[in-house]
Amino acid sequence: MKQRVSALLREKFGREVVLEKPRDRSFGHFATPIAFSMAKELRESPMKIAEELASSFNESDFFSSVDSVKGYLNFRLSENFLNEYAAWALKNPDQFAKQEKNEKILLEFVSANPTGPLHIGHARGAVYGDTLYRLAKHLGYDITAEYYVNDAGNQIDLLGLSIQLYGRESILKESVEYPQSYYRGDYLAPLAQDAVVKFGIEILSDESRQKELALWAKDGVMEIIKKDLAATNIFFDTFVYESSLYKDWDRVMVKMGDGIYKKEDKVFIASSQKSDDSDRVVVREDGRPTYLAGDIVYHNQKFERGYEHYINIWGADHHGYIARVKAAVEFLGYESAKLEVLLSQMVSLLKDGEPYKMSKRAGNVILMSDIVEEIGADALRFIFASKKSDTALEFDLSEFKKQDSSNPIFYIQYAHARIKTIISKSDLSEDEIMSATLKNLGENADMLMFDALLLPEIIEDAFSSRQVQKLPEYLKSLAASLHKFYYDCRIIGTEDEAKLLKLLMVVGLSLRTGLSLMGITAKDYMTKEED
RNA sequence: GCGCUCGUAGCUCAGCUGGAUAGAGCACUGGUUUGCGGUACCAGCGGUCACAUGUUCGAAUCAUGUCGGGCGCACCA
Repeated sequence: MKQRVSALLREKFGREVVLEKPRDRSFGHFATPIAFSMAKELRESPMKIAEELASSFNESDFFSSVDSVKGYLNFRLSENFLNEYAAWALKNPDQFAKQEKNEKILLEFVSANPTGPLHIGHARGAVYGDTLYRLAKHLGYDITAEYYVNDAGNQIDLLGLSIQLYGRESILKESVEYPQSYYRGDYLAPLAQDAVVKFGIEILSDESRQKELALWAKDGVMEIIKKDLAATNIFFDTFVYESSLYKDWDRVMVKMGDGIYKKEDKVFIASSQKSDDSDRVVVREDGRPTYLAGDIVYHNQKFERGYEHYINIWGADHHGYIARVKAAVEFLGYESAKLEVLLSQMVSLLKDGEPYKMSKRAGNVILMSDIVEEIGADALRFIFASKKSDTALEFDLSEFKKQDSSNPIFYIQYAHARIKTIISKSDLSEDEIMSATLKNLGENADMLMFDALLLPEIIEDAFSSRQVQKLPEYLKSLAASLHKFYYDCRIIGTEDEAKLLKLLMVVGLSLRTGLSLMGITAKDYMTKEED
């Protein structure tokens, strides 16, 4: 809709035209301050230019009016156009707001180490990534969701150690001295028990078998992680294992050319030649690769697979790492501009105004699964999708347990349920409703319909700006318009019943489509929960 | 110290590719249909958009600086 207006104006004026929402809805559907920018070159007052521009529009199928107000141009779309667009959307709900972008994108996110269940910080990145993924799919991108499994390196040994410690204490009843770093939490219990069944009791005490134990256990941990994700409606297309990549290391080193050098028996990447502060070690004296080495082979593999664009979602504490990986990508002979790194910031939780307590049981972190259990997957997704991902966030769980308009997810669901209910109450058949014409609706209904038809623009904007919070913002305001309209305007039993119901169907379609892009299923009726 | 980032209502946050009177929810105060789900709606209260300078017809938005918060600056992952 906006694209069409924009294209039409670009052709008419021969320049890009900024379109925005009018200050006051009664002004029209779209507005542009174009007269201000033309004022300077034409040496005329903006008001006069706007008036001349406004009068240069004839009556067209597209605009019913074009007015100038204080230098702004305000456009009103014709009823013909809106009616046809709405009718098309209702007939083709699966096509509504879709596009065919086709670009091949690789989206890597979560990629938490396979050493324990996901915590609340992972959840934010997970929701952000999955929402981008859903938006991209809807826009027709050929996008792949990928999880990189760090199953090599120290953290794997640490997992083995942690299972042994847990088993020695709880199964062998030894008194165990805990080192400074190890993993803890209830999830170790079944791993320790299964390990005993599979390997025998001696696996718990034999330090030389830590790695063997961990390499077996990591698959179990990955199952836990996948379960956490699935409970929030998040699924991946591909999993890439770090351990499977090192066979390519020699070849990748050669490919890096001058980007790599040896010094004091260590291998460095000359990342300071690019935008990094200093060169980094990639292979230690004893031959063990560093964390960066894994990412170099991984990114080489990504680029060899041939995508047009790469998006990584990382925790914000890794931001200093971006320059190194980009340097490596360039040494490998690829355009680092194709690699886009998005950051997901920390989350602090409150409950009833107090900091949320981390439980010993969980290993002194806040588990994603605990929060899902407490407020539900829908609310969790909604919260994380409604805030800019790259700024720190603090929120109170208790707000999302309420069953009223202060809980945005509830508010939107209720709007959708109201639409469903009223349509089922009407005596009119679906054919009668669908054959109504959406014209002469009056100001309020007209604006409601326009709002509902804005979804395609919102989706496109939310994805291309990577600002997914634009979608929940939109859904909240559409729900508010619906509730207000419902309150102000009686529908059943009036002359306009058919066309008003049709209008509500359009709103319902937008709400439902928008929610599904957030991984949330729209409800057809609400049930009151008792505390 | 260097780098990244944030600072908007009492609280949690939108708005930031410059545009008309800076928004929402919570909290607080008051109100609402002889009717479709009051799980809703409306109104009031509340702001030096951290501060300063600059660019511009126009700055919460861009630039520079200052102050304040967070994060990072490993041969850890």
